[in-house]
Amino acid sequence: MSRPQKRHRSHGDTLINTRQALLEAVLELINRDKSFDGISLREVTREIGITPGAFYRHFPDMDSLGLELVTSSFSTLRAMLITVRANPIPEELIIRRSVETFVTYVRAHRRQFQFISREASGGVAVIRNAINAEFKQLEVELASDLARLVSSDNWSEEDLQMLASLMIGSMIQIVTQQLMGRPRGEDDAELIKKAEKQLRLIALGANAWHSKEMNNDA
Amino acid sequence: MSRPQKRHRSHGDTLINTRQALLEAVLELINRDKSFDGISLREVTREIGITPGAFYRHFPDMDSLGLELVTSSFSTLRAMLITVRANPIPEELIIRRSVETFVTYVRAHRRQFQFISREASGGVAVIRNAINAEFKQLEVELASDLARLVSSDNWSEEDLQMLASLMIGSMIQIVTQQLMGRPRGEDDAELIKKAEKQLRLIALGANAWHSKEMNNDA
DNA sequence: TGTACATCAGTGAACGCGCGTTCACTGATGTAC
DNA sequence: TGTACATCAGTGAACGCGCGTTCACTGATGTAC
Repeated sequence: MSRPQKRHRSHGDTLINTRQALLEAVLELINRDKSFDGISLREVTREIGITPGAFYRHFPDMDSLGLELVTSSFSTLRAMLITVRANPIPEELIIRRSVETFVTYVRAHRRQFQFISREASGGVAVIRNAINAEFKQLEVELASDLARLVSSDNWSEEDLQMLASLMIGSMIQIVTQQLMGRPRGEDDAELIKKAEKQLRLIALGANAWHSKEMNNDA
Repeated sequence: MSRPQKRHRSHGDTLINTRQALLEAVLELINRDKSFDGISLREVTREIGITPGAFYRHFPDMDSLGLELVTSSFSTLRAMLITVRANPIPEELIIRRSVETFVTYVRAHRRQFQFISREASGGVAVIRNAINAEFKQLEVELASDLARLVSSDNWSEEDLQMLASLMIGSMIQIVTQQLMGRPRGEDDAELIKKAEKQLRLIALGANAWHSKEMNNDA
């Protein structure tokens, strides 16, 4: 029986980063079917083996930790989108390549995306709002990308936003489905196929849209 | 100072239905920015002024109460959809009428829908799964409705499901946005317009779909 | 190279509080006669 | 109409437990000389 090892560490210790461990502990607990609202500070510290009080050396409260998770999750996602936009793709393959990249990203950052999906409509207002602001921003960026792809003089700013919102919304929906319920008998490959089909159908709709001058008849 | 009134009530008392009050108390707490996961049994009983122990006269635990909320919320929604289908509408107005009915329903049952939106990806697996099974069922029903509207020999079963899923998914997305974040400067009227536009764009896409024989090339 | 000191992440004990669950009880109402 | 009894929703006290937060402390590391 060895004496229980004291874990005192000093500033400058980078081998084990407690702050990072706290963030990841929350993702782990989310992954084990908790909502952020239902995770206690003590659970988080227990998860990484420090005393509850030590939490306050890193964050003033749980909400701050949550907000940092939002920021870091979206910055990873943004990094991916920049990569996608960087190397131009033949038009025909845009949808397929985008969906593939997206799915690959989600797989690699599964727990971050689980957090985002769950808390986008979760019970903690400050986090929910932060997530939705990030999504809104993604839509704005996609809309300006789309302006270059469609015959843009037929599209109003508003309609481009609507289109971007529809595209991103559909993808969120599918990813959420992939991460959460895991409906019987529906595996990843089927979801990818479904995502591609939905985007292709939307693209067809977008092609027909401008020619009908439907922008202002509502 | 009157003596605090005892609240003992007997069987057969229907003037105040405690069971119903418990269900509504949870919706009220959800409306006040809690997730189901973060609502305590004591909070619920406190909300309607009974002692904690009395809860067990009505439900064995919180999860059972939650599952009943899922069932009752969706049965209200189903009732609405049956009404929509009952009186046939000129094809041109299908989308507008449907969106209007939908929005009216959501306004009238705001808190039920808030519960569904939040817990569809929430932290309580048994409730999350129940909700997603209900959504899946709605998609199946819509798909069979759509089969009658589209030139159906060009549509595979799978693609009809995909289309139904896209339509319902978009509407969920928009309603969730309406109920949750309430993004700056975006009011109900704008969301209705957006919902209509998205459905019309999807309808345009659906029209173009069959003619391109895209069903099986993925 | 050695020593004195500053820094600060983590400890461990303590606090008051709200939690879920149990249980013997009360008392209003419904029912049988 | 009156009485005895059954039913059962709600009471209130109790239990052990995990919670968030505080605080004086420890001890490993970094820095100045």
